[in-house]
Formats: sequence, C-alpha cells, structure tokens
Amino acid sequence: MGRRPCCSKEGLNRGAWSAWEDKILRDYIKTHGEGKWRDLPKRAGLKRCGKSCRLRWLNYLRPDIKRGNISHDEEDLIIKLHKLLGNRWSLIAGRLPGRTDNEIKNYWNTNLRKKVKSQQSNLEKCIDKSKANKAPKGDSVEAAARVDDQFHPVIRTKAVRCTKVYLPLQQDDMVADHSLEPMCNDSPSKWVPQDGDPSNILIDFDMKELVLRFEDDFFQPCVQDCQNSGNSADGNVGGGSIWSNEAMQEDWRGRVIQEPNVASKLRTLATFLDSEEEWQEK
DNA sequence: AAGAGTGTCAACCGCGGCAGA
DNA sequence: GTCTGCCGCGGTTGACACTCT
Repeated sequence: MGRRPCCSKEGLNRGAWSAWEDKILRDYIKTHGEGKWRDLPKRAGLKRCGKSCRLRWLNYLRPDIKRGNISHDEEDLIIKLHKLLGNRWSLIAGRLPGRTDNEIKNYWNTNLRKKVKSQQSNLEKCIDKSKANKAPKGDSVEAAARVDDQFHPVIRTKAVRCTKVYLPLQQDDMVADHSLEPMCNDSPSKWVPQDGDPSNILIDFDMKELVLRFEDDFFQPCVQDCQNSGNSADGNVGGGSIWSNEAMQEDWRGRVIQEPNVASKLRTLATFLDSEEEWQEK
C-alpha cells in the first residue's frame, strides 16, 4: 500500500512563485493565520500544493525573515552549532533569529563546508606534525594534540547538557595535566569512575563553559603554532574543527545515542537548546 | 562576444514523527 | 495498540547568475 501523495499534482503551478501568488498567500495568512497547509491552497484560491505554500511562507514571505548578508557572528555560530548538531538545520536555524533552515543549509553547502574542511585539514597537519616531532609535554602543539585526542567528549557533554554522561576518557591523563583543570567547573574529585572501569568517568558539569574555554583559550596555541611553522590555520579558533576527521564525529554521534543514561532523542537536545534560562544561567 | 564551466539558492521530493481517531 | 493523515525535516534538483577562457 503506497503513501497517498500530499496533493494531486495535476493542474497545479510549479516552479518559481509569481508576485501575485505571493500576494494571495500573504494576504490569506494575514487574515486566517498559518497552518492547515493541505487545505490552504483551495481556500486561498492558489493553484499550488500545500507543501509548496508552506515552504514559500516559511522561507520567503514570513515578515520576520532576514535575508542575505550573514554576519561574521552568525557564520561563527553556524559553524559551532554544526559541530554540535550536524545537519540539523532547523535546530541551527532556531538559534539564529530571522534565518531559515533552508538558507542556513544553502549557506553551509556553498560557503562554510569548504571553509571548515580546509581548517580541518590544517588542524590535522598541525597534529600530525606535533606527533611526528614528539614535542615535550607541555608544548602547545602537543597539548593541542592531546586535546584533540581526548576532549572531543567535552563537546559531546555539551550536547547532552545536564545529563550524566559516561565518557571514554583516561582519568589519569585528565587529572595529571594541570593545564586542563581550569576547563572544568567542578573539581576533578567529582569525576567518579563507573563500575570499576577507569576508562569510564561520570561527569556532570557546566558544558557551555567548557566548550568556550576549549575553543577560545586552549586551542589558540595550536593555531598560533601552525602559523609560526608556516601552516596556515586561518587563525580562526572558533571555526577550527574539534574533530580529527568525520569518522570520529560520526562515531561520537552514534555512541551518544546508544548510551543508556544519555538523552536518547535529539528532541531532548532541541529542548535543551531552546531553554534560554539554562543556556544563560551560568 | 559567446560558449563552457561553476556557483547560488528557491523549490521540490520523499521520508519519518506525531497526534488524533 | 493500530491506522491514517498532516506537518516538518533534510537531501536533492534545476534554473538562473556569474566568471572564466
């Protein structure tokens, strides 16, 4: 049994919307409000499918929409949110007032994907170099490499804020390195090994703070080092990738979903992201 | 000047989630 | 608990604009 199409395609207009179609739709929604998209075209007298009307309204006609000129701040935010959420364009758009998921998706595909990819490859070069050189402990490049190896779970905890998370970290590494301690609001004593397995640590702390510190302070030496050594890293810490590669990122997402004590649905994440008080309380 | 190649973005499509019957 | 229909999402397409040769 096949799925019933959303509407009959016969006799319907397709492709670009004309000015008068826009006017009809805008006037209709102004009078009757949004919703009931399936019936809207008939009631409004439009030869369009309901889905098409909805899309046109949400992505183009809505009065609160900002179009074009994505600012540097917005771009930065898109990159950071994309690190956390992946291609969840509607969630990302929800954090950018006046921007639509379609616009952000297009902007990502045409501008940011390449940009982020090149920064990612610079990061990999940087880390490879540091590993090859066996820099002494404490060296910024080595430290950044260790961050890349170990601290991607920090971002993971942000994605499931306020939820206790099992992290596959080596506790010894974390505590022994004093440069990492300020990144955690809670004292390391609150990091409790789970089930006697030292590689699983239960953590529950302020994740936003962690991410900011990670991106803005701790990561900077790596970028500077890249520049000093002739590797261009664009100097954009916020835009630098936290992942060594896409596989690592995918692996991270998969494991989050499977963890028993972690919010198992991304809708939970959406709720969290929509909670302004929580977001700003720290 | 013109044709080819590339980029951009509005619109379409199919699927999955969810609410209500 | 199951079914049905609507809505919203993310991936993809294709028309148009722009740049290069």
